[in-house]
Amino acid sequence: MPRWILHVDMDAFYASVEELDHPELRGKPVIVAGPEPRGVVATASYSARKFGVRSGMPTAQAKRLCPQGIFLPPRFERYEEVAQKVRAILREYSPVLEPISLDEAFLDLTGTELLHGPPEKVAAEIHARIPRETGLSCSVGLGPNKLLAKLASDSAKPGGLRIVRPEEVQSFLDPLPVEDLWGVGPKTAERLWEKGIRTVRDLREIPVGLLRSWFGQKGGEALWQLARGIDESPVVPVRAAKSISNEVTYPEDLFEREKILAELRRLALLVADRLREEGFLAQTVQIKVRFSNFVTSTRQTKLPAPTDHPLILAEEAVGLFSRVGVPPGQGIRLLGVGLADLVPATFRPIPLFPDPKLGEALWEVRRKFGPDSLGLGPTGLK
DNA sequence: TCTGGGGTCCTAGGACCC
DNA sequence: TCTGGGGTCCTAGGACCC
Repeated sequence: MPRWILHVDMDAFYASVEELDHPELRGKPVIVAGPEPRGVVATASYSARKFGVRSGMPTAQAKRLCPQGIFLPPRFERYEEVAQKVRAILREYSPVLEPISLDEAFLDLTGTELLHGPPEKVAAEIHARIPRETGLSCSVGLGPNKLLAKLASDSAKPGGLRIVRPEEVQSFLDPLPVEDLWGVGPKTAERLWEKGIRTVRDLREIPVGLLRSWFGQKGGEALWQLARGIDESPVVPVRAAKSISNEVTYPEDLFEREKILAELRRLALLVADRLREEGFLAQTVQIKVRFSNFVTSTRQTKLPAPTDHPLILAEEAVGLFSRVGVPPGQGIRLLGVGLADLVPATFRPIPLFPDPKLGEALWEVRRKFGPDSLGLGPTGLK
């Protein structure tokens, strides 16, 4: 059955929300960015983009390009509020809404025609309502699948509406550069360019067998389908989290082992809090370590049973660090702790540790006598 | 110019088992 | 006496997305 998928992309979202809340900033080069020395730009207003400022660029570089820029720290709670307003508008037209981030969402309009009229009309209505009701500009794309809807809204930026009908798919795609395709990042683009493939039309001429030999079975197939605008992936309203993590880049590199371990404990307790708030247990603990030279190592371990016990998670994280070889002379610029293999806490397979003192005692014993002295078995303490 | 933070998915190699 | 083949699990790294 043919589908109609809509993609909404809020223009320069964080910067636009700042301009909405501070009207005196309107039209100025507003740049929402993390602090120097190691922060990067989250969003630059179109006025700032004229100076060459882009998302992901170091804040220090943005300041050199645009010294008169108005640099603001992000206020995610506020952006979340506005995002909820936009989502509420979208939900009026279909329950099948998939938020991609605060500023982007897919909406499946297939089969909503009897209720709301033709999808083309709905797209125009949404495109008009969002600025009217939120004060913010958005770009809207409508197409037969997510890939086309997304590319359509990209081509309409900023502030436009673009509809790609099934019969227009190939003529719409063909002139686009390959790096515009979803899943073609810098590395893949580079490899394609080396082979003389620059546009989707070029890519479409390559036999699938050759693509498979270059990019592997899955990668090759994916490129072959992308070039033809084929994308069967569904709009998924609620995605269960598969992992959660907290990581920090430090303003100055860390060198002292005690400081590093203390940070790992702190980060572990932060993710553990989120784990518990969201009602999950985790069975895998991961750490991430980035050295001064930007080389990154990860280590992970699978626990005998899922848990949300902060002390267990913290000590696992600390233990993993001993398996990381820090190259001589290298400091540490980033540390991260992640939790994966999440299961809902309602299926808690073992007795809870309700008493923090028990957690303390457990931790003490493990610290003194080693990780084998006392741990978690499938049915509790062992 | 030195490169955030939060995620997802894929690959490849080794261990282990039958 | 140097000899297999498949399946699954686990780990580390990498590409990619917003």
